[in-house]
Amino acid sequence: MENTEVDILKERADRPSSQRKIAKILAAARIEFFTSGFSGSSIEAIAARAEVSKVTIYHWFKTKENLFAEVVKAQCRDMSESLVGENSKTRSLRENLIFAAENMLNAIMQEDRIRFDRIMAAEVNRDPKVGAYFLDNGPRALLQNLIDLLKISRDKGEIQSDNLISSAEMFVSLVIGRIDLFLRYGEKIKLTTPQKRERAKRAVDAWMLIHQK
Amino acid sequence: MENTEVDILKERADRPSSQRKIAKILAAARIEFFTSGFSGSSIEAIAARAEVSKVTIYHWFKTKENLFAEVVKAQCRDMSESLVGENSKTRSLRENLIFAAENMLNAIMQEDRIRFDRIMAAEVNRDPKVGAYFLDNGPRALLQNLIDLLKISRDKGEIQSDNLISSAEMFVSLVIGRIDLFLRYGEKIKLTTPQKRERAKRAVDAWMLIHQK
DNA sequence: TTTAAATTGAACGCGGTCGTTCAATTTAGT
DNA sequence: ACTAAATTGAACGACCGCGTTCAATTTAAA
Repeated sequence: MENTEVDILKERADRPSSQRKIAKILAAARIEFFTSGFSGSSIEAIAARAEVSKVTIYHWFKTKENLFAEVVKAQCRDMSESLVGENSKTRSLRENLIFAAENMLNAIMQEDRIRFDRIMAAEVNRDPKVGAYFLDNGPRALLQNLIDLLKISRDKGEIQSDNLISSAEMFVSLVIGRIDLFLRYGEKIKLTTPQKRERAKRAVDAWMLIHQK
Repeated sequence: MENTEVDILKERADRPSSQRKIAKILAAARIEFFTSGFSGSSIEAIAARAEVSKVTIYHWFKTKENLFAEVVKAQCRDMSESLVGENSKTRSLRENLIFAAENMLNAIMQEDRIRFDRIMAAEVNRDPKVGAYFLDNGPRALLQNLIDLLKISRDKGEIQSDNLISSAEMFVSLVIGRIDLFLRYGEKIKLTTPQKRERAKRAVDAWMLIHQK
């Protein structure tokens, strides 16, 4: 997951038609890879879905592994929005936590995200770097955002915590619970917006009970 | 995951040599499947690892999918020990919860289990039944055991909970946290026995704080 | 010992996949 | 219009994998 080789290629692809095709390839590859996995997907199927010649794929992405890595990178980019929120200073901690909790619930219940979770872990055996890349840009980033948020409140004396890392992890755990597990294994869980809010509040209440002074 | 076709075949395999070979095939298949996934594994590689002819595999297991299903069934059987404990009545709730928490931590940190988690979800797309089968025999069974345990304490008035399902889920979430996620994506987390005990106690304390009367 | 089941290696058919080559065509920037 | 890059289809080579067939051998139950 290191290099920027393909990005360089993409820069050279001034032509809009090329950029359009590259985008279509990446979109098609995302669907194929996140449905059938790496070895279960074929370049020809991706080419067909992208309505593009197989040679074109090999032109822009040298190899299947490279294409896969680019898809992962793109997906990680899409997922890396802050779930905690920016304007956190104007709101109370409780409001901020509920906001973050609802965001997290929305994020993990997206079909795209579920399919991503299904496939990615399986590829760790083939290439551990994709696992580390995802962890850094996904869960670890979220945890850090939360820690930053909690630190402010602790310094203000609003909450009690001798271990912000553990506190942040507890929060995420209480919010998500086992939902992601069941989703990953095919359980059809659907929460309406009020249900998500209810769950978010329940998690925040529990967490604040643990961390009250 | 329904049938018992192969089990019937296994019963017919009176000969110890056959049983030994079937066991070796299953063991080899487990390693291959849980390392390279379904489509990434080849029957020939499994045969080689099991030191068995390819024809023998096709003799006992009609197809690759069938073999995979048998491996999953066997793994689920191995994982289905009660983590909560049987002699729960002689101990306090707190002791029981700590015991369960340590068991859970030990379980999810086994290499076998991690590899299983890496691969299984990816196969849900190919065959949703394996996902449902695992959920029923794994997480759902554990949750039910916990609920039974909690119900006793609630009826005795030791704890407060208006939703035992949610309470049990919270407990599991607090214990496991994000450990399984990081393990699945290749992070090398090692906890010594005291560290596990420390984490278990921390989770139980938090949970009991939420559920005190 | 008789006999039926189990096991083996080798080969086969069939289909699929990765990645390449090449000549021909289309595209778009200058 | 010129030109260089992009795209395409078709074919290819090399390999792999599933599942089958078959004749020959080993095993072990009765």
